[in-house]
Amino acid sequence: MDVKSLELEVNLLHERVCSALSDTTRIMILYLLAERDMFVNEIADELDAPQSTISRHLKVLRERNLVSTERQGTAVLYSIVDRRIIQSLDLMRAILNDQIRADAEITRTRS
Amino acid sequence: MDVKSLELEVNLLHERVCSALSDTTRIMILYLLAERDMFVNEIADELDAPQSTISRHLKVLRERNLVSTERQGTAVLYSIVDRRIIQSLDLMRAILNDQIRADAEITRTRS
DNA sequence: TCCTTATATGCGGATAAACGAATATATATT
DNA sequence: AATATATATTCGTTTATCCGCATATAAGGA
Repeated sequence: MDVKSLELEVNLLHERVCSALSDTTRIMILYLLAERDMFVNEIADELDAPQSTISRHLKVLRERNLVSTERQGTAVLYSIVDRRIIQSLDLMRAILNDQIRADAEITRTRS
Repeated sequence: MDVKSLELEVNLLHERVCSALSDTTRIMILYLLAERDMFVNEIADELDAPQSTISRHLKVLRERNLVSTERQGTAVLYSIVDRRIIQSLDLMRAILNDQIRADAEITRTRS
């Protein structure tokens, strides 16, 4: 794949997926929804954040098709669309944990 | 895992990994380095970007231990540290491609 | 219809991130 | 020491993003 084609695809990747992960609260929302479907105010309670903040983050995730909604009366239930986004985050967590382990090892053996 | 512990880990995850992926140019750099180790000005040439821009992005990746360096004379060779970052990006690309395919299918069958 | 609950959004302000030009630093060569 | 090459950093500016308050919208119940 040449650089120009890759650039087109990476632009989309960034716009539609990666940019959604560039905020701690949005990552937290994804992990909460990985456990179970939740209503907006349930998420806001769990994360101890204003409802408007959570709604705004949910909008970002919704626009990118990372979460879907189902209205139930006056409430809206959110859920994960594609669990591979969690796999992807977990891979990064694994990288991070290995980094931390390696750092600790360096500190330990430097005596 | 309780929400507080998860929050601590997710903060680190965001700071040290995800935030590195929140820019198209940095993602491009990672994909270029996935192909082969490269010098700064090789990357700048490939991406048709000013050298200062590339250096600054490389600094972000370096600070997060996602790339490593080896000086060769006056030049510095950059390489990927942990290829799982590419796996993680590829997973997101797969999600994106399935989204696009699904959108196309909806458009096709709406006749 | 009026009120309540749940969610979404408009707004202004604050913060952070990106940019390229210019300059500084580091290494190698003469 | 002087010069050349490669990379890193400083600077001021621009652009994007996040925040919470206040308000708007949507659905259900009295």
